[in-house]
Amino acid sequence: MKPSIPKGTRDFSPQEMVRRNYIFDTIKQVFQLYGFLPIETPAMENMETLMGKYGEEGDRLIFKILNSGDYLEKSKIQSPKFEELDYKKFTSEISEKALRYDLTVPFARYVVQHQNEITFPFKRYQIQPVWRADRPQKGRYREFYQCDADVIGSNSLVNEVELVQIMDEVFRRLNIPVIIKFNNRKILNGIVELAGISLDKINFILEAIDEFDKINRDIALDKLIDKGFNEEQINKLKNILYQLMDDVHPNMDDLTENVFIKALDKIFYQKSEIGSKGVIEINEINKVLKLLFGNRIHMMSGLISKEPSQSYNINVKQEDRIYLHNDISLARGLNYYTGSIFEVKVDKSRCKSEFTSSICGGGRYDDLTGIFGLPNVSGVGISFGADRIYDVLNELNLFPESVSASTKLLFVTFGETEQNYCLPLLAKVRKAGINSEIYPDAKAKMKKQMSYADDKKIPFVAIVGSDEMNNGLLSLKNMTSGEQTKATIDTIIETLK
RNA sequence: GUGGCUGUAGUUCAGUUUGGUUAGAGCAUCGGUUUGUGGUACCGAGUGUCGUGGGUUCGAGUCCCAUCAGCCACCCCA
Repeated sequence: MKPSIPKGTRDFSPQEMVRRNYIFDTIKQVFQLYGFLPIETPAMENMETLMGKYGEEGDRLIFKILNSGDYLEKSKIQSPKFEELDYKKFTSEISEKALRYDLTVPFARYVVQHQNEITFPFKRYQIQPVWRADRPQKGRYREFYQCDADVIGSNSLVNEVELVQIMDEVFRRLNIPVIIKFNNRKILNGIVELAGISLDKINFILEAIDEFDKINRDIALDKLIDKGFNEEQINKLKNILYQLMDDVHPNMDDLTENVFIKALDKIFYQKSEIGSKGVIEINEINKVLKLLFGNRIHMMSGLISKEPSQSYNINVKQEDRIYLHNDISLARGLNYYTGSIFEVKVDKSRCKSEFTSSICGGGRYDDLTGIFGLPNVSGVGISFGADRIYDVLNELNLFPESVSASTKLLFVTFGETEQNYCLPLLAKVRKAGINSEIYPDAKAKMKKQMSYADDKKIPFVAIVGSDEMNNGLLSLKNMTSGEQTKATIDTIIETLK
């Protein structure tokens, strides 16, 4: 049998794991810096916990786990003709568990289940794999890690601002230039409402908006006729959207006077309550961001990202800027989002990346716990895609050199006597906190031992033969420079510390 | 769920157009040059049901059909 692993899954070798841990550690440190504490939940959840939370598409992509035992025997479905079988019904008969699809829904379940032990607002982070039965492709895996931070039990928009800070901080530490986009579901709902379109058709509108940068916007919107929209609805949409695209420009001198936001406000004023509410929210977030970051903010706004314009203070160095985009076309995120929505993308204008998928996303969900029996608890969170971040860091060559070396010192010996002499010394080195090891096969040739050090990128080798044992001076070789000196074990410890 | 591309050694690929004896190369691995010195150099070695099944043919890695797997794009998403 030829060994292999399922499509869309990967093995991680030591070098990759060291690098992955660098990402996890960076994210974890920032989460903790902002007061989030870790939890973990099981890889599998009950089927009904997951089903119906991610939309129709999501349900299809959930990995189902087959019941153990003779499920045909246990199934209550009685001898239906094969053609008449409803696969959904049948699935629920033979499968009661599924692999988690994201970390947010299991978290909501956790919160409801442990509500009496939890102090609200509850800030948790969670770094675990999730599974999706999607067709794998570039940047898309069937098993991948999400790194989530959520605040539940607080309506304050300060949470949103803190999450923006976290996104900025994480990517700043990782040296990835990004644009943080945010929008509000209520604004989208408002636009749809004003056009007299029912909410469940919102996805068609968003698809059309998405096409604006590919094809003529008139054509994109006129195509909506085929989806069952009437001319009046389409004209209203055009009216609203074109106004937002053509008449406004961001004004960063005073974010609270953001012309784009004002235009939105005017559109919704006394016409759409939900839309107005969305504008108030996004404006409030902008205001607090302005308070925190001042003229470091480089704000873009509009339907599709326009030229950055002079909307930032030229005295602020590029690396200090935080690139934000009030992107009204942003609708990403799962079905359960009700307010703010976030998405982070690599800023291709500041690096040569080919990566177009989002590397972080999130939003506010007002009633996810309600489904599990705890209503009126609002939560907001973000999720970093560790695997995609890995791909970006790899592509841009941004992994620090030091993360690939872990062992600092290797003892090379010529036989059992030397090995026995070294073992206590090795223990001493380790006690000093220096990662070190000894080549286990005492009779191995020197070349073999040296190659081992070389392969593992171990920077120092202590060579011990009879000379060294006699006078207590070990030969310490610097593997990078090739230099070799004689030193006592204590001096070596001091050098490597 | 829809569409496109690709399956040959551990790995990356050549060979397929135009069927012809024993299927090649780089890298990696292992051994040696060198029994106290790695990363360089030189020498040597091993490895393949040519994805699988069937068909055409005197003859198939090569042509035809089916099937499986992988990659990429759409949809959607981290």
